[in-house]
Amino acid sequence: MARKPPSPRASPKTSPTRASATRRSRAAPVAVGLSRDAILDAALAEIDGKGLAAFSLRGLARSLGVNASVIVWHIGNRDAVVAEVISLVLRDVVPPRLPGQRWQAWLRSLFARFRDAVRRHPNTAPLIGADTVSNLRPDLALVEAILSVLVEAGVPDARLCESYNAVQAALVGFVTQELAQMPTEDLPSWQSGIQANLAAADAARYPQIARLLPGLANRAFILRWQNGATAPMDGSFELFVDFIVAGLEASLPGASA
Amino acid sequence: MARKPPSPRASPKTSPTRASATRRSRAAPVAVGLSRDAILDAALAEIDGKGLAAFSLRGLARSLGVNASVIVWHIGNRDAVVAEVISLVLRDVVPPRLPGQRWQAWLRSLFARFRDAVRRHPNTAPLIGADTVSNLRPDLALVEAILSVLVEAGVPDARLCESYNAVQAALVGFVTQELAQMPTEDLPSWQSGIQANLAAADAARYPQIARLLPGLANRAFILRWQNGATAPMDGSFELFVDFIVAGLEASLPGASA
DNA sequence: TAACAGTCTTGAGCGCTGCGCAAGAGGCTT
DNA sequence: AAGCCTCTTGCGCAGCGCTCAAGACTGTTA
Repeated sequence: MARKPPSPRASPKTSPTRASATRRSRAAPVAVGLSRDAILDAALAEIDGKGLAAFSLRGLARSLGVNASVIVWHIGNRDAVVAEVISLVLRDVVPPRLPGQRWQAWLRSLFARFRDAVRRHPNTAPLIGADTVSNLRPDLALVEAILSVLVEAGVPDARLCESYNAVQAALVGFVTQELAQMPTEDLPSWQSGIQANLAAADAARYPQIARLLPGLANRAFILRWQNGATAPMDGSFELFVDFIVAGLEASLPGASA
Repeated sequence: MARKPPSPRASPKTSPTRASATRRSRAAPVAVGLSRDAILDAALAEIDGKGLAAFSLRGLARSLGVNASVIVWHIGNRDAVVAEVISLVLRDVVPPRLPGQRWQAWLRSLFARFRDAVRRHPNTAPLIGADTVSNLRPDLALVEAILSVLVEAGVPDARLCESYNAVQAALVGFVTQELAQMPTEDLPSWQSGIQANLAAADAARYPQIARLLPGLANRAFILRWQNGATAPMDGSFELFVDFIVAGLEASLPGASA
């Protein structure tokens, strides 16, 4: 029954030759000197490179020149690896609160930073959006930041939970959609199929689609054949954030409506 | 090289005894008389019952008392099965346009119906939110309906694409989040871990969380240990839809702001 | 110095998966 | 009677996550 390694503490990480073990961390691994962080970095690299579906513990071990069991020993489950990877991706998404910055500006910067972070590793998007597993070690700092900015904006306590949820859903929702996974196989044929289907759309049944097709093709959510990794939807994102901010403002007690 | 069966056309579906083959559909299967629709219904039932991760072609075949290859023959890939299942889930989400109904009311009913549809099969939520695969046979009717209602609302053509994308992202985003998958194993220990972590949150670092905890616990997005299937977030959803509608209204040319 | 306990790594192996391929059973057309 | 088409079975491959027993090497203790 191998005991788990010290979770938060990192191991040597240096080269296979024995490293002067800092602290009383039980020092130099036998052969490879693998560290938790090195594994997670490699895992993220693998996911970035091969996609989530093709990511496997064995493949990761192969890329590290190591037996697969060592990953399990260091980190745990495949799910655990993935969870750690996404908490790596989302590190430092919470922007600092600049002095004199209005709450709207801070919210906008949060949205932007979150989107940027995920766009840097688009293949992790489905995890972030669709798995609560991402809450393995929940990021209370993010929650606190959103809450306090909402309080400052004037959202009454009675509606704080709902407002927070709306902001959070918006934060994650758009990016998840924008970076939704394309089919892994037959990609070119799938893409041309979409385009053909679109070009052949019945102008009588779908007049607006037909009329606006040039402006919508590969730019609108069901009418596209590339995801946000290669065809970003910057304008739509900005408008979406505008909607959320406007909605928040309109919901404040002082609002006219 | 088995040819694919006639894709859009359904097979007998009746009992194993030969069915009077309507049309010139090549009639009565040899042994089981399996039909495309029966397979998809069973697939949805399996996903509903066992979750997405535990869903397998072999398991589905087992539940149908059939060899796994027959599923591949009838429908195709595992991905194809899943794609068909979600188009089954999302059948009829587009509400009819009632006479005299304002565009805001129609939009709200679309949001509500979409959420209801997914809530009926919460395990499919991650697919709908995170995979463009759902666009296997894209639902142009939904697109057209949203577009036309936006046109009617007065959104100028130049901003139609962005507005549509914002609506679509909101439509799918919230529900995906609300119904995000919980970890498949260790669920009780994970749940109690969350609660413990929450109860032990540092009130100095996270004053708002500490102050509002009773109202947020298991109700707010990162602070919950059940998903929307068992702990629905009705109020938050309504507010979220309010935000989107308010944002749309504020973005119209005639708006004061 | 010798024995031990702890840390990290390897390898074999179990049961599962998606999927392709060859074979067949039975009805329909010719 | 021959042949084709539709549907189904079974087998087998390669890969997966994960467990378990064993080893190599370390630092600590006797």
